[in-house]
Amino acid sequence: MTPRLRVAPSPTGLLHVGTARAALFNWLFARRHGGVFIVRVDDTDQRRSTPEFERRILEGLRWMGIDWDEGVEVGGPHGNYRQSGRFERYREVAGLLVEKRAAYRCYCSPPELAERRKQAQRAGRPPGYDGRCRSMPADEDQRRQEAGESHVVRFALPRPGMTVFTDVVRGEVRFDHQVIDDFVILRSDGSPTYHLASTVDDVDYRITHVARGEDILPSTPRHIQITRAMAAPEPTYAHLPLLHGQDGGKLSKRHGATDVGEYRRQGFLPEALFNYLSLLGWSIGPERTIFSREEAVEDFDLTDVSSSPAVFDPAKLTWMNGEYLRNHLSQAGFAERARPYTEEFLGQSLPDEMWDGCSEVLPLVQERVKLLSEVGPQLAFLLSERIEYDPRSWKKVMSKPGVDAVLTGAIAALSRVEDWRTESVEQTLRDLIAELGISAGKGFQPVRVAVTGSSISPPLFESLAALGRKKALQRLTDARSRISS
RNA sequence: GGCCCCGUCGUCCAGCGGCCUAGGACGCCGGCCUUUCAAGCCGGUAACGCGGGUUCGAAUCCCGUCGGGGCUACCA
Repeated sequence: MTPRLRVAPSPTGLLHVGTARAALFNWLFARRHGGVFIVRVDDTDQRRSTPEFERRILEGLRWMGIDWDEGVEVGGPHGNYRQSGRFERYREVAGLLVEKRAAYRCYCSPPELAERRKQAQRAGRPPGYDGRCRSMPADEDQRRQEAGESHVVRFALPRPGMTVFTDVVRGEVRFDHQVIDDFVILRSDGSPTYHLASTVDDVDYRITHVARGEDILPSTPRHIQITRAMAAPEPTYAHLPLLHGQDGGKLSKRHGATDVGEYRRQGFLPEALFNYLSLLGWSIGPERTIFSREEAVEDFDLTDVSSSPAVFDPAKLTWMNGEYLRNHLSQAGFAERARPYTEEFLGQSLPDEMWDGCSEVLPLVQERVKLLSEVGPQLAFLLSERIEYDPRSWKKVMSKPGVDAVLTGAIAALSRVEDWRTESVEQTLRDLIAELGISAGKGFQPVRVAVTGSSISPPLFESLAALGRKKALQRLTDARSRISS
């Protein structure tokens, strides 16, 4: 049987890295086993769902290199793959379940429920629904329904009972029905709850493997019971370990960026995020950290997924991104990816000839950045007419004695250079410090700050060469006059 | 509180009864290289939560305990 997997984000927020990781594992499994990967949008919560969130979630998935064979936007045999378009179907199933007495109408009002919950808690009983309407005589139910009384539909969990299933990552798991109440499947406004909609979709779409976060492990017996009541085959479940923040809690905004788009904006490569996320709860094998999508597909299996939670570590992601930037991207590839970030930083689009003017220093920048967003700041001295002096650099380097002489010497020497190239500039400046009898550090740092505005920059001679003689001399002159004033 | 899940360096992962005086990666610390910053190279730091079993032998199996997390809605 062809495996069919899905990820079902709710468009009530941006693409969370936890959702992205779940999507990734489902995708990897589907690709590994020649299965079908589906993206479905769980938008039953119409209050909080928006098309904009949906758009950005799908964009994020695509950006990460996760594609889908069936689902929202790409289509397939099951409509538009949005739950909002299937309410009739959910109501139909709920009706069927009521007919089979696997579900029942409940007329208890929210205030009543709240009151009874409070009482139960005080008395030390479980706070869930007490099942009052489950035993309502048929004629009363009919009368109240016909009278148009507000009601929900609850699932009638088999009692006494127990749901036992084998989770791929956790082994056998069992839940006694005593601790699960008769949960709502259809709200009073006729909309389905997550439990119903998700289960019906998994059944209708013939999902074979449900891999999702461990946070819904306690809901799984409900889904299994609905599935059984529908007389449908049960999918295999795999509950993925949760992603935690540094403080050990479920990963959330307070731990920093949680949405994939934010990582994109910060200049992470999708390949790096993909690689990093796949390593959270899974391993491709001993001694391997960096690997391609294809290699992951070749090796992945849900049975190898670990069952303990993983802390999301931005520092390691950042390291890995640097690794990808310098070792897994050609110079041209790097230039192409860096350009939009650089333009964003400068607040303007760059003419080709200007961007091409960076071609010599760009490879040097490539080996020293960890994020694409760092490229702009490193290149600003080349791309902006005016430079801004970093105050700390200025103070550290330019306020030292002898700087004036160095700059004066550099101006004089460099203005005599006819053939303005990296090598000639280097030779000239090396001759200069020899002549002045000063160290490289003492001689080169003032020139660096004068020309780039910062004590941290790409290599000096290449930078000077790329800047051009005229601009270089101009900046040295400007800096010198700034010192004396 | 109840139910469920989890427990190897600070973090991610390897280990699935002897190959472990526990391995790799990130981080951190030190050194080399060096015009800055990186990168690179070399070295170091650091863990099987605890207590009982089972076994000739346990990080690996069992039980307990402690600790962490999740769920406990007409959210998903």
